[in-house]
Amino acid sequence: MFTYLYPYFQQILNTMKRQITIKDIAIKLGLSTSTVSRALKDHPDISPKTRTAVKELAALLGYRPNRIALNLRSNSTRTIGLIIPEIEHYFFSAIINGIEEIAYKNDYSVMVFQSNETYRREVNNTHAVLTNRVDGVLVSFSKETQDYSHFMKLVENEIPVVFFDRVVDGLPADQVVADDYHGAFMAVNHLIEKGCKRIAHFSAPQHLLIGKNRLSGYYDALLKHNMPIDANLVFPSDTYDESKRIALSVLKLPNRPDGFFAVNDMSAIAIIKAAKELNLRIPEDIKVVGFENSKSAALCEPELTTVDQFGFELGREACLLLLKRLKENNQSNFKPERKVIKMKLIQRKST
Amino acid sequence: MFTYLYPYFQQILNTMKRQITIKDIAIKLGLSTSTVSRALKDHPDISPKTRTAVKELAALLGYRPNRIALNLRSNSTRTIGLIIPEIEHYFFSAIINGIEEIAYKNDYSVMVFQSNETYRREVNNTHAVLTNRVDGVLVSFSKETQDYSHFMKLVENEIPVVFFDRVVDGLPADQVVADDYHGAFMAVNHLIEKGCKRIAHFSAPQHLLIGKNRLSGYYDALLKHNMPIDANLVFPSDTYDESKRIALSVLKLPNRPDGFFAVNDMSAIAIIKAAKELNLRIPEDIKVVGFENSKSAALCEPELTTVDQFGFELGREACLLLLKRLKENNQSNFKPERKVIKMKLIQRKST
DNA sequence: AAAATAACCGCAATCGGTTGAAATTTGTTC
DNA sequence: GAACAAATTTCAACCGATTGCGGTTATTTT
Repeated sequence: MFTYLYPYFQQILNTMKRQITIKDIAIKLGLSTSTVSRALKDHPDISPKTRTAVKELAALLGYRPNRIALNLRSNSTRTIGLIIPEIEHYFFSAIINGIEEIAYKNDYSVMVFQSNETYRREVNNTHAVLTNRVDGVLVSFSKETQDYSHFMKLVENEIPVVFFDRVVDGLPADQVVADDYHGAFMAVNHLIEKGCKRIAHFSAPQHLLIGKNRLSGYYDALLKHNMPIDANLVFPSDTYDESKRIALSVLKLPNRPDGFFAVNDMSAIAIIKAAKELNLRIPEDIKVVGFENSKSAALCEPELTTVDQFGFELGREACLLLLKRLKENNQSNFKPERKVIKMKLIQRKST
Repeated sequence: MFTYLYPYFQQILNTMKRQITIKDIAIKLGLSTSTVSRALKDHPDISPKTRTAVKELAALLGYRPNRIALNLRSNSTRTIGLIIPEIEHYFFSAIINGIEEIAYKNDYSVMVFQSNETYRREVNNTHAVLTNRVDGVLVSFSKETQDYSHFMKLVENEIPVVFFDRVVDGLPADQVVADDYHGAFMAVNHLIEKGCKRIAHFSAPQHLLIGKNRLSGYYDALLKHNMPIDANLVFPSDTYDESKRIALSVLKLPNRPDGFFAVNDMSAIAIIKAAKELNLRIPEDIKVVGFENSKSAALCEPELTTVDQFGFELGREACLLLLKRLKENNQSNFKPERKVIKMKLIQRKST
């Protein structure tokens, strides 16, 4: 069944050496560990002769410093913790990509913890990052989270926290957010300019800022064009199934909306699917705008007009901000910072 | 701009205490650190009185053991490293989800490293997991990787490795793979039963087993039905853009294929898009089967028939296998294990 | 009352590396 | 060749916890 690229791997496994340490080098050269340590980092006290001797032997033996020992001494791990609702969402995986990119370039490692959109697990995740002694934490709340004391524990333990995308005001931590208000405004404004007279909004939970801000953008775009505001046209729904169900009933109403602004692409696509089932034409009968610019948005039929959230950029910026905090150490007069990522309307066939 | 949920957070920040240690407790109670340590873990030597005293103070002060110190002493980190091509692919994010699930349940943490499909970065990732002293590593190769010595370094350092999805035979490590051969066979068999006479295959790189096995499945399904094999109908292409380009040219040929089996959903959807641009009807004129069962597969038009790879399951199994290896320690007579994940044909409108 | 036995607790080494201060070797000068 | 300075190297403490072993009480046995 197996044909071995490394035929004698059993031999390899038998000769496995434990990781060699600075002590091994010291003994072999008849030096002290301190000398070896200093030699390896070009300390001026060490004579060139011993320095090269140490370095050569280290290279020969394949020495690599034990990061754990360094961690213990320096009380830092060069690791950042990431607490995120669900990895499988395109938006979040794009964010992770951006985070990992920056972390990699700065020689940090990323530990990933999923909350699965539950408060309980999110609390456990904060414990996990604490016991793992990460240097800093990046967080996007779960939908359930309405109490934030578990994050305060991180702050109290001197662990810098940067919240991204799903944030609330009032926590002593930095934020990186998309310009949800403006994105929503652009989306709805676009629908109006395309001739929509009655625009519905499928919204995110209102205890999250992203929910509030997108709703505000929706309202303000209507106001700008002197259009009536109808609270009955706002439906809290941000999943595919829920949105499809709602869309199917809403589209059967006599005065059905002719425009839809959905809080994410999955909801928008659900609306499109529902419309098609009811034999409504898109964009002739109804127009739809999504929010995210996921891969599916470009693939669905008709292609979805949407607002690009630049998840990759958002992840990058969040990580950069965290690294900046890790470099400074005057937490004494900390002022939280907020970084806003600009968004862009991607116009396609659904409007 | 900010309104504070925790209005006096400046005060909180100023009173930040460094993580309290076992020593703090020992001093406060006039005990030695060893006694405190033993008390905390219910060692029989310690009297109930001091034990409860220690535990109460520990709880009061919010003591949590310093994992780094434990790591140093135990020479293990309860961390597993994950080296993966690209997080943004739905299949891989589903796998991470499965891995994290199992790791979480077993109190392990996951460090994620992306190779971005490059050999160079993958080598760097192996260095990163080494310096981070993870207990074990889960790997899916980059497309570029054809030399595997960097992984041998992990094995030599006594770090168990489990390869998943993208594997090669002959490495002294476990494997968890999808049943690519059978999945491909099912897909092509399905196309034939639906009446296709000339079936093209968009394939993965042939140095990866997934590429080879899916191609074999394709061939064997044709053979089973006594259909001719035409090497010109196999196109190495596993990205959206490349597949669209190829599909556009192939579909213009006089003897164009009437069935397509693509190595992943993105390629399959590209073929559908190309067909539509050329005003070909699906499934009447051509039929398409994908491989992955991503979210987009259910959303595209017509909905894509595809083979579900069960990424979540695959991630779970890979992680379980690694944890099993971590528990045993008789690497002396190590025999690599291979776990195969069954796949399932998901029949939809594209065939 | 002396000795044996529990019951409790502390000392010190350890994990692998860093670093200030002390000690040793080497070189220079008179 | 002694005295002193400079160059090199070692000592020992430290980071935070664990643990074998030895030590100190209190309790029981003879």
